Amino acid sequence: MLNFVSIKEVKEVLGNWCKLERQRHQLTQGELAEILGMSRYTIQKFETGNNATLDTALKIAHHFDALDPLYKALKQQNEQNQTDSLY
Amino acid sequence: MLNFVSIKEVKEVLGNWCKLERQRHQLTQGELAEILGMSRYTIQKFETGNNATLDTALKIAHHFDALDPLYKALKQQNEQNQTDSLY
DNA sequence: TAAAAATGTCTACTATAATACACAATTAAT
DNA sequence: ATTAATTGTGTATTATAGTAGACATTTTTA
Repeated sequence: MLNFVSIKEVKEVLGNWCKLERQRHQLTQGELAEILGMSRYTIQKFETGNNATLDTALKIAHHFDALDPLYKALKQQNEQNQTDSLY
Repeated sequence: MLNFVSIKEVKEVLGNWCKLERQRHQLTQGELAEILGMSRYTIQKFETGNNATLDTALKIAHHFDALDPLYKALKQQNEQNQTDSLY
């Protein structure tokens, strides 16, 4: 348990990431919400670091092409853990 | 939008990751739940790929020391996006 | 500077994640 | 084989994320 960063900070940086990606793609909160089939309020809350569901976070990540890297990192971790347990 | 992996698959691999880390740490679902101050059912659902809240996912990640890497990756992404927007 | 657009915030409502409890089904230990 | 421990699953309830709509505030654009 050697985390120096808090859960709150991670949610904040996640929200910031969404905002920056959205701006980079020249989308308004309303446009992104529409594309992802969710309400603008949900995007708004997410961007300001509020709690959300995994589905919301992953839908956003999916749209900004961050799903594959996450998946691969986790998969690799898992394979690592699988073989580790044999020793 | 070049993701080949689905949101469902990411939730599944996330659940698997939790299960493997938990086993590596020799914890039962009940023990992990107790430590994180949540119900065993929440852990159970998470490990089987159900939808959850960010708080749940991040509490688990925090306990297994995966918060710092995530934070750093996002922070770096954000700084990248910040400077990109200047050109 | 005025108008338009985008964002922040509120309320009431709906959908669903989280809890607590119990019990069945699996898996591990004796 | 039996017992014990762990996991899977169900139900009812509570907590909270998500939605829709409106309006105020801030930021952009003309």
